[in-house]
Order: sequence, then C-alpha cells, then structure tokens
Amino acid sequence: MQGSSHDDVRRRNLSVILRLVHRDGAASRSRLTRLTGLNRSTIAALVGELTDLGLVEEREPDATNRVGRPSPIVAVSGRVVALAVNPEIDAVTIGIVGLDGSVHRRIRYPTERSPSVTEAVNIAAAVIEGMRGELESAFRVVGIGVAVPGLVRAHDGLVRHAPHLGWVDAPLTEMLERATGYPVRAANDAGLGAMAERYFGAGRGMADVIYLNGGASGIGGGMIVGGNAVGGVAGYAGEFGHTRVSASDRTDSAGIAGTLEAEVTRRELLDALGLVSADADELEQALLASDSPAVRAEVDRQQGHLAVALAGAVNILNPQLVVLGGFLAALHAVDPERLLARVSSMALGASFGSVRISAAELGSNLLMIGAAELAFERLLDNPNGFPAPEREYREWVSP
Amino acid sequence: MQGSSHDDVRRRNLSVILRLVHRDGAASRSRLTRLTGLNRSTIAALVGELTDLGLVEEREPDATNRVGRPSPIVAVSGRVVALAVNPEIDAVTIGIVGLDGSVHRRIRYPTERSPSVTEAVNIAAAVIEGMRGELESAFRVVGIGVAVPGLVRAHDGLVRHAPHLGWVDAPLTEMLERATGYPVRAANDAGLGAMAERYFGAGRGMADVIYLNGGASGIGGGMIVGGNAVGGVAGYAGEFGHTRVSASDRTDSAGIAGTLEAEVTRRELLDALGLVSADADELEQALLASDSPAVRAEVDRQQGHLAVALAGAVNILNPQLVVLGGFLAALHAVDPERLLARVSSMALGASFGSVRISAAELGSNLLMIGAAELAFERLLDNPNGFPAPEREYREWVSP
DNA sequence: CATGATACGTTGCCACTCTCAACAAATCAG
DNA sequence: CTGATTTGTTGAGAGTGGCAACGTATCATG
Repeated sequence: MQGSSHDDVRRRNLSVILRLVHRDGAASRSRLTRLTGLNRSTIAALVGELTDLGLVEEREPDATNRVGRPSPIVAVSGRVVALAVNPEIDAVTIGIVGLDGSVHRRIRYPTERSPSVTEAVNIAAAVIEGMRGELESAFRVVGIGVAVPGLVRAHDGLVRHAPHLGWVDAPLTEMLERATGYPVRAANDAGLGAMAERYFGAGRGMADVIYLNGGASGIGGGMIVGGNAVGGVAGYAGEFGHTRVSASDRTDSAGIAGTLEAEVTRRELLDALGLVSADADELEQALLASDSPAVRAEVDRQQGHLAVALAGAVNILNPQLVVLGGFLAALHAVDPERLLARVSSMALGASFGSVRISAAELGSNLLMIGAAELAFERLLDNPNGFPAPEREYREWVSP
Repeated sequence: MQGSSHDDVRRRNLSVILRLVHRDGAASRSRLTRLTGLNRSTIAALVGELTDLGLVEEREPDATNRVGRPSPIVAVSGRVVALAVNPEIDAVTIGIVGLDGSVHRRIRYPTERSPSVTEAVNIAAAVIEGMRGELESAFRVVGIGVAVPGLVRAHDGLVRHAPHLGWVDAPLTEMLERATGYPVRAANDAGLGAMAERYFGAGRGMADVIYLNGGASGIGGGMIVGGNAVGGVAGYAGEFGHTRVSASDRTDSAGIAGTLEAEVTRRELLDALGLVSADADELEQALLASDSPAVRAEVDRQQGHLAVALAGAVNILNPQLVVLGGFLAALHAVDPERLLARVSSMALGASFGSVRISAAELGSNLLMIGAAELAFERLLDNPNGFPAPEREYREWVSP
C-alpha cells in the first residue's frame, strides 16, 4: 500500500484528463471541469501541461447556442500513436493506431504456415522498419502492444503457451523490443478484445463486461470487473472455452472433455453449411440465409452449449453486458431470443435481469485497438513520463 | 473519473495507514515508513492525527536487539468496534468485533422458525439495546454490518431475494438503522466470507481469491479479483452454487438442473452417515472416521461435482487460492489429493499451476469478521469522517 | 563506563498543487 | 447597446508532503 504525495496528485490528474479525452473523445474544458470536479484554473494548468507534452491540442470552441463564453475543445493529438501486432495461425497483422482510437494503417502479412516466434518477430520488425520513415516524420510512437492468442504471463509478457501457434515460453516482448527499439507489452488477445469493446465498442462506459470470442482455433474470453480488466494472479484469466458444458467426452485443444470449446466449433458450422472457409461475416450471412434442417440442428446444439457457459458466467460475475465476437456472434444473430431464453432458464433471475447480450461492434479493428490500448496504458498512467521526442531539443545539446 | 486535490492526498494517506494497522496488525512507525514510502515526518503527522481521532494508539517500542532509536508501535484502538449481524434459518447472531479483528462478543439468538425481516430486525435491535450500556461506556461503535444469506443489492443494501429465509425485497438496512440509530450496511454472506478469509484468514495478503461455502441450505461464494471484492453490476456476483456441473435433472433451490448446489448437498452426506444433524466440524470428523463404502461413494460423487465447478472457476479467474468453507471443507479434508487431481484434470495447466486449495481458517467467527469489515470500510476509507464522540467535547459547548 | 555508530523522532523551512476570488472576455437575449 | 451568463485568466492563499539538520535512544566496542 503506497502513500501518495503532491507529485501523485498531479500525475493522477493529468492521467484522468488524458484518459477522458482518449476514451470519450474530444471535450471542452468546461466539460472536463464538470467531469473531474476540479477547479477551472486547475484544468487550465493541466491541459496546458498536456499540450506542452504534445499529447493534446486545443482548438476553437464549437458553435453552441448557449450563453456564456465558449470553452475551447481539448482533443488528443493526432500524432501520438501506438503500434499493434497480432500474430495468428496464418498471418501477422501490424497496425498503426492513434491515441484517438483511429486505425491509421493495418497491414496483414500472410504466412504459409503458423509462424514461429522468431518469424513473427521478424515479420513485425520488418514491417515496422518499412514504416519507420512515416512513423518518425508524421507520428510519435509510444510503444508496441501485442495481442497473443494464448496465455501470456502478466508481469513480463512471456508467452507461456499459445497452443495454436505452437509457442511455449516464448520471450516475445523481449525479442520484439530488441528488434524494434520500441517498448513492447503483450497480453492475451481475448482479454484485449474485452478491453477494446469496453472502452470503444458495445460496452462503452460499463464496469462489468464479459467478452467471449469464437475463432478458427477455439474460444477465448476476457472480463472487465468493477471497471478493471481481470488478469488473475498470473494473467491467465478468461479461459471460458474450457468450461464444462456437457457430459460428452469430446475434448478440446487442452484435452479436457465436454467443454465449450469442444462442443461449439466454427468448423462444424462450416461443415453443416457445406463451406470450406468463410470469415465471420460470411459465416453469419450463410447461417441466416440457410433453411437446412441440419444447419438449424447444429446451430441449435451449439447455441445450447453456449447458453450453459453464458448462464454460468452471468451467475458468477453478474455482468452488465456479455459481448460475443467471432462466430459466437453468429450463433447469437441466428436467433437472439432463443439464446436469451435458454440463458434465462439457467441463470438466476436477479443477475439475468440486469444483463444484456450483444454482438461485438469493433469487427476487424478489435485486436488492433485492444493491443494499442496496452501500449497506451503506460502513457495514460503517467502522461509526463514520456518526454516530448528528443529531436526537438537536439539543438540545445552541446556538441 | 474524479480528479484529486490535497484533501484527497491526506485522506488517502490516513486511510492507507489505518488499513495497514487494521489488516496486518500493530506496526512500528518505521515499518509504516517503509511500507508506505512516505517520509518519517509525514508518518509522524498522520499517526498523530489518527491518535487524535481516537482510532490508533501508540505504545512503547518493543525490545528489538538492533541498533538505533527504537520506533514506537502503532496499534489500532481497542475501543473502536463494529456490530455484526447474521440472520439465518434458525437463529440471528449478533457480535461485537474490534477494529483489531478480535471478536469481543458473539450472541446467538435461536429462533423456532426462520425469522421474518421484522423479527430479525427486532431481535438484533433488542440484543444491541441490551448491550448498549457496555457499548457506550467501553466502546465506540462505527456502525453495523449485516451478512445476509441471499442476494443483496449493492448500492442500497436492499435484500432482493433470500430464498432460505423467504425474504423478498426487504429493506433490511433501513429498518435496522431506524431501530438502532447506527449506520447499517448489508451484503451477501459468502462475499463477506471471501473478504474475511482474504484479509484475516487463509488468503491473507492475496489479491485473487475464490471462496466457496457449503451451508445447510445451499452453496454460495465470493471472489476477490485484483485485490477487490467482486460485486458485479448489482451486487449479485459469486453464485457458484448455480453453476452447471452435470447433465442430471436434479434441481437446486432456484429450480436450475444439474448445478453444484443440486448435486453437492450437506443433507446427503448426513444421510449417508446416518446422522440427523451435525455442525461443520462434527460432519468432517464423521466423514474422516467412516469407512463405510456408501459414505465413500457419496463423498466421491460430490467431490467429483465440486471438482468440475472448481476447475471452471480456476480456468476463468486464475486465482491464487480457493478457500472452501462449511461442509465443502469436509469434502476437501477427506481426500485433498484426489480433489486436487480431479481439478487438475479439468483445469488448464498454467492456471492450475499457481492455485492452492485450502480450507477456511476463521471458522465460526468468519461472518462476524466479514460483516464487521463492511461497517469498518467507511471508516477505513475516510478516517477523519468519523469525528471523535461528542461526549468528550460536551463541556466546551456553550449552554 | 565512555565513545562511536546507527536508526529514528522532531522541528522548521520549502516546493508543489489545488482552490478561491476578482476580473476579463465571449456569447446570447432583448 | 445593455445585462445576464458562462468561462478563461490571474494572483494570492492554504494545505500537503519532502527534506535537512538536529536531538535522542539503543547497541557494539574497548
């Protein structure tokens, strides 16, 4: 338990303001005054400091039709960005994401086979090297965030086990840091998805959100509890895919029987539809369009298992929102009422009464935004821990 | 998102120090200096203020065999107490709990039948009235905490649904406040048990703890995630008892089939043993002593279902510790290795690797301590929001 | 038993941050 | 144009923790 001093007050207040304009978008100074409860003059000083740090910019007041002196608008600087990296089975995706949440660039680098750690790092580093000119002239990079489809140890970003990539105890962050020179942080992809949906998607402003994602290789999840992302002791929390939902002996990727991931699979939906491959949107469209009894039956079977897992999660966590991503969104879209009714039959009334179930909103940018948020976090926690880039001061340095 | 000012700094620092001596016991000033990172002179001022507030007392330094000037010991005042109330099916228990965690008094008032809200409030108020002389002379009461076996709405303490007591939407806190004059807060009993075990029992100092309690009337639970008690949106989180663990159609108290609470019951253990009733300790002793195959089989069956629920919780929350209370502790004690092995077979290796499963430590004082903690929380959050009792200043008031 | 080393409490001064009040500026209503 | 309203700006003020110097209590050493 740490005590605090006036330095902490300043840091915290800078942090609060930067977070507000980062997450809720541009805001007038007077709005910031109301939201933070701080004095006008304090807000002026804080915004001034953030401006000097190059993190926010003030622009002319919007034309409001209200009396009183107009208040200037504070917005995040467009130059501040983070790099997002997402290694997958068949590609490594790299993105440039602005502090304002905009995805400036997204480059998907396909690989013939699942990349090794070294390959993934090399690809990411090469793509980033290619963008370096652009990055150094037009942007200010605060760091790199990596969304990993696997278990990532919280305190050092070691990839303990990424089954679908075949990685075990991979020192990903260290390697990427050395290869690029940028500070790197890594976390589980679904956890980052939860965070992204919570701040910028379907769960905006909510404090208790569960996110479940259905991917080609399995089911992952993340939670926001009491406003904070849940990591657990070591950072492995959120593995909803391995929850027991049936008595069958079908096993999942971890060899556990009767789990959500064993019963609810993308592959079986595609098979029922007679498709070889399809992205999440195509799969959803195909399911909605199909009237085959076999497809219906398969959807119904999977939806039943999903409902067990959701009801369990609702009972245990009493969330405000459950967000479904990937092909799980399709299982929801096909018959939302039926899914809801099934969850209802297995959840406690009190908890079920306050929960909503909805599809993810951020689509293909989800993991870019989530991973970037990881990199932004250090900046948001301590805005003046990142001095403005050296080059602006270079001329002052004695030769 | 609130900004902070210097008042908040002081409040926070007072709060941090009072929490430290409340939870970890008496500490020397120099230890507080190390733990908080604050300056010696600041600690002196803060401890002085807490002393003036009558919340802590300083005593002569302990005899240490080390060089240097000895540092005085700061301990919580023995006079500061909270009242704990726990209505149950067959009794209402009232306790006096010190800020130092000691249970000064515990009075169990048995009832012939399950008490109504009014009866419970009347009993509690009467017992408290009986103690009032003692309370007002020897103690300083900060408030009342109530541990309710049911769902309690977080923001106002309304008892939404306490199935075993038959209470629905009971304004318990309001009634007890009016009847006693003390400020009252209420929460779910298992959640408070989790908190108590976390601060004063098996989970001391841990940030990620799950607590599951087996009672006569069902199974409840609570969680500490990232150091904070989990309530969910409305305060209903922690209902592990209604998690699906089997495909059977045995239903629980909420009418849901195949749940932990439906499969794992105290009643069936007692029946297998041929006992009519037994408290948690007696049940455990009887189970350990029995070599009947029928008993073994029933224990084995229940342990298997418990393992499913525990593995699910471990996968989702990646806790550091799972604490089992009530008769669930007995299911653990009978064969800890087997329970562990079964959980292991259904949990992810990474998460299982960092978890320990153990029995609750606090025994019959658990809910007293948990409920009192609820009342202490306001004091701990804002130590100088509770002025010293009026009587000491009465002579200064002009007539 | 005297001396020095060590650790810690105490004191007074300083730097920092937020608040507040007074004033200035920018808008709307009439 | 005038008044009301809202907000930025400025300078003074209060409260906080940090710090350095000094005082004090213990142990170790001879």
